[in-house]
Amino acid sequence: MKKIELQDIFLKKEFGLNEEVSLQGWIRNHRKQKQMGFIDFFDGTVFESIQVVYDEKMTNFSEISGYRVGSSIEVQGKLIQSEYNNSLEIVATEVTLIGDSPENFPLQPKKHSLEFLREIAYLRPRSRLFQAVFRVRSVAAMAVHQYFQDKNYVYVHTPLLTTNDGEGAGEAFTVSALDLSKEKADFSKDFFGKQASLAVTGQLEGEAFAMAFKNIYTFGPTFRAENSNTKTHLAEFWMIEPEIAFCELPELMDLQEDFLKYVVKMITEKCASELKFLSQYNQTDLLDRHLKFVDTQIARVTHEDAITILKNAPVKFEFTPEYGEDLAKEHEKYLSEHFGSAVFIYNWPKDIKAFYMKVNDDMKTVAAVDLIVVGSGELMGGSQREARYEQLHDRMVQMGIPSEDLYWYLNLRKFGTAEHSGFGLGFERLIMFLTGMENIRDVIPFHRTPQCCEF
RNA sequence: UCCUCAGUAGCUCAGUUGGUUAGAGCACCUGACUGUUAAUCAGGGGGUCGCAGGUUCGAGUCCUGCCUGGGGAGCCA
Repeated sequence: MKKIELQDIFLKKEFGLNEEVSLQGWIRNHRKQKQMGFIDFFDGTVFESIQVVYDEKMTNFSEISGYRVGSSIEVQGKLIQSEYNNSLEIVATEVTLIGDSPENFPLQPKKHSLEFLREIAYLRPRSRLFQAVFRVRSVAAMAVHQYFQDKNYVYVHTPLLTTNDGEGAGEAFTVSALDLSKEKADFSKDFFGKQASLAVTGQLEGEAFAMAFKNIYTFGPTFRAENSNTKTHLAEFWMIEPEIAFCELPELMDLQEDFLKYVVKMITEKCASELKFLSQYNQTDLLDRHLKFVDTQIARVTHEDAITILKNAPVKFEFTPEYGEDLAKEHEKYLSEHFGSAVFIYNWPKDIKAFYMKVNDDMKTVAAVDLIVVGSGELMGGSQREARYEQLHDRMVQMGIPSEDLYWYLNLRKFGTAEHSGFGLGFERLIMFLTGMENIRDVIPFHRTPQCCEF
């Protein structure tokens, strides 16, 4: 008898009715009766589970009745269309226990809180909710690569260890090979001869490659040591950072929009079962929301116009919106709801943005753009980069960025400079948007946040 | 980092102005049941009330400190 997986039945449809099959997987639920029993069986290869029916004619009937939720089993039997509920099920000829799961197995067939599931993060992928979330995550990652590979972008692996100081993106984790339990930190004697850290961005190196391949993207882990305790921040997260040469801000926004819609569309096509379940769980029609998103043009508004809208809003904000200042969370929320689900805000005041962004002709704003999305906050942040050597150097000096250490980054403006633009997309925030999950800790397998580095 | 709420059985939760032996549902064990699907019905076992102090004749309940988690804010993607 050939060993098969549930995907052979539900996805590939390679196995037809009345065929003998053998499957290995886990018990999600088990309902016992005197003369027969029903096992909800899943093997993780598709979202769907299948019901296994066994009866007292089997020699080990009483043992099977004792198999508990969470146990791994092997099932042999015939695939049938049930006359009782009109769905596929397996009438077992043999069920054997592979790995028992004792009575205190934490994941029971009932509703658990997300907080509890986080504490058993090594078991939660077996739940239907996290089967859906992590399948979507996997397909979304593939869609990201597919989009850029179809456009012949070069996938660049930027370093995770860096001695770049002040990349303009938040606090970094120091990395050391010194035995700090014995000696005081003297980084001149450290592995790299100076203080090194985990990368907070791959953008600067990405720009070097964009100046060679024209279109590139990165997709990898990023680390920030900020003491942020929110639903949208992680200390370790995955980021996608495309960088495009000979590209200015409006064209960048076109790319961002096209890219995002491509990924969303792909999920609606490849993750129907998962979206259906997630819609039920999160009480939002995700499929409908996503299809509307794909069909609607994302609004574009300057920071100045956004402030005007906020000032005229019939709402009392805790923080008064001001020209030249950053937006508070309540402002972002209002704007994203005002414009539908998402909105590009561009031309930001230069004083609140990073050193590498191109200063506009008004000398007050930079060619930066943030995409604000309901629930996920700032989903993408991008900008046209400062391509002029003198202007970039002056900005670095003004903002206290060590230009000597970043000489190579400056030199990119010396040797065949070109206008270029890029953006960063927080992958977990994208997964939140796709799945409707409200806490970023629930869309990454094992989350790292302040005071939490479990598993 | 600040503000705020919470922590009671494996899980979800109740526990009155401080007062006898801390309860329920699910899970588990025993039994009943010919198609269940969060199966149902009867019975049973299961507790360091987050941790450490304190107040009191008496603390799950009140006070202090700490730990952990949630929500909000800030920082950011």
